[in-house]
Parts: sequence; C-alpha cells; structure tokens
Amino acid sequence: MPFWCGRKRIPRDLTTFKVKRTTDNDGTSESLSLLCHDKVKGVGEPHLAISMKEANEASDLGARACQRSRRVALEALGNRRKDQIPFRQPTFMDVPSSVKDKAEGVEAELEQLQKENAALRLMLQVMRNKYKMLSEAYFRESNSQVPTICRGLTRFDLCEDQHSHKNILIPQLQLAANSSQVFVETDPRDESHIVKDGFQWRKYGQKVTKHNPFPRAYFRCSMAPGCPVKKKVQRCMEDKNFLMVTYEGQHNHEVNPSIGQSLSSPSSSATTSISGFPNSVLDNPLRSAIDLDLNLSSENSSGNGNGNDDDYNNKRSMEDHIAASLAKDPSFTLALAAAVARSFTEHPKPPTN
DNA sequence: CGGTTTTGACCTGCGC
DNA sequence: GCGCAGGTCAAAACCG
Repeated sequence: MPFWCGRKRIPRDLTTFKVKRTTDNDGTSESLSLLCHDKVKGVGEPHLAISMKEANEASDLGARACQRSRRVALEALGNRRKDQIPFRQPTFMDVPSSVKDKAEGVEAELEQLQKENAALRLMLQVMRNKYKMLSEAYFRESNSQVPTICRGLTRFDLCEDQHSHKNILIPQLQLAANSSQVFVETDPRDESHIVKDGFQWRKYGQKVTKHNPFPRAYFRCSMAPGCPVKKKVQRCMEDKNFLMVTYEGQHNHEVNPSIGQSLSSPSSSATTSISGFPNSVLDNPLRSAIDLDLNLSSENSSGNGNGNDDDYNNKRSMEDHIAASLAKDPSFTLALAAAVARSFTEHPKPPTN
C-alpha cells in the first residue's frame, strides 16, 4: 500500500525517514524535505520536498486539528506570517478530550451493536436452516402439496455441498435407460451451469430453447478419454432455485471423490441415497441445530429478490407459520441458545477495518 | 502451450 | 421440400 503525502508518493521500500525544514533566501517561505534512509538512494539523501502550503494540504485526517493548533500559534505569535508557523503533524493528542470521550463511547456502542448483529444473523441462519428442513419434510410427507417441480419424481437425495456446506435437494427422475434427471438447488443469481457431481465436464455447446428463457448448456465428461457420458444443464423455469441436470450414458471410469459427490448415476456408490431425512436430524433437534450450517453468508438464501410476488408471499406465510412453531419448541430454543453462546466463544472476531 | 469456454454455423429429426 | 427446434461442431478467445 503506497503512502501518500500531499500529491507526492513515498516509496514503499523506505525503512525510515526524517523531515527537514528549510527557509528560502528571502525568508518568506519554508519547505519540508523528506530525508530517506533508503537502500537505493542512500542514507539521508533528500527524496522529495514540499512547500508549507502543500504540507498544510497533505493530510485530510488531521486537517482540522492542524488548523486549530495553527490558530493558537498565530494568536501567540501576533502578526508573524502564517508561513512562518512551523508545521507539525497532527496526533491523537490534538483532539479535545470531550471529543475523545464521545468517540470512545461511539466505538463501544458500535462494538456492542456488532455483537448483537452477529448474534441476530446467527439466529436468522439457524432459523432459516430449520425452516428449510421442516418445509422439505412437509412437502415430502404431504402428497397434495408437492410443488410442481417435484411431481412425478421417484426419490430424493439429500447431499451437502463440500464447499458451501449447503444442503441441496436432489429429486431424481428416471428417464430412459442410461439416462437420469436430477434437480440441484443453487443460487438463482448464479448464471454458471456448474454442478459438483464428482466428474469433470467439458462444455461443448449452449442453446436457448423454445419454452425456457434460460440457456441450456451441453457438457461431455472429460475425466477419461472416450467416456460417452453427456449432460445437459438448464435452470428450471418453474423454480429458478433449481438446475435441471440430465445425464445420458454410463461412465467408463471411477468418480474422483475430491471433486464432489456423484449425483449422476443412481447406482453410484458415492451418491448419498436417502429416501427422506436422517432420523438423527429429525429426532434430535439439539444435534441438528448444532450440526447446521453456521456460515453467516447471506448469499445462500434461496432468495426472494428474483421471485414473483405470489411465490414470495406464499413463502413468507409459510415461513411465519414455521417460525411461530419453532418459537414454541423448547428443544429448538435450547439449541439456538447453545449455538448463540458458542458463537461468542468460538466465532472469530470480525475484522475491524 | 494446452485445456476450456464461447458462440455462430451446421447438422439432424420431426411435423406439416 | 420446408421450417423449426434441438443437438453438435469447430474456430477463436480465454485462461492458468
């Protein structure tokens, strides 16, 4: 980070420097010289010089304190020229004590608000995850309320993205032989067609189809030469939160576990095949809350900014209902309290820049 | 420099 | 045969 003084830049490789004040021949103006202790230019060699006027303009940070000190000096020195008043870099000591007290009070208040904000964000995240699990369980068990996207699907796979730790709901639809279709929940703002499914893919085409405004991307498996598997990825028109992925063919190689979990092949051993939700999650709210994604990122919200008003209102009403139910759940409250308490002892303090 | 992505052109299948 | 839509090719661009 370069250091700027007035309009002159001080090189970053300087180790130390001194400021020398000089007066010109007629004594009407003074200037400041920067003597650099520089490996390149040598010790004490003048590196730059600025006039008093420039010096006075140099620092916005201390400008007001400087002016105050210069005013005091002018009063003390009577009718001497302004330019003859020595320049002094402002320090924290120049700030009046009343202002310092006020600043410290504001800082303490800010710190308190940051803590409260972090706790509230954590509570919101836990609530959101709890809501998501319950709403998914609700949809699963209520045939009459299955969303359009899930009609005709045969099973659900619940996987966890290894990078975002975001749970993704993967209903699988059996198509023709050697072909399967999965739905992967992603951020609707994400325009990429990246699906971490354990294989490497090479994109070979993209097409806008007639009945879907979102482009369809075509991929070939590039993990092994001659692998015949292809996949098509297109955002679902009915629900922008889901990517519709269609796989065709059988891989002629093994999955690379470092890339992600396999979603493509129903028979793949790497697929987390769960017809529903793990008992440990549903039966033990305390554990589930502790195991929840505590990432405070707001990016993974399934989002209401892009949806239409009906979707948003429906989701809000359901969210309100579930939130009210959760508030009555003593085990959830206990889990939430434990998570919040833990956040204060384990969560790293946010940077204070 | 090699692998990947982009994108317009081309190919293919289907309905009329 | 023609038009349309989906799928694929391949050259250029991009990127690490």
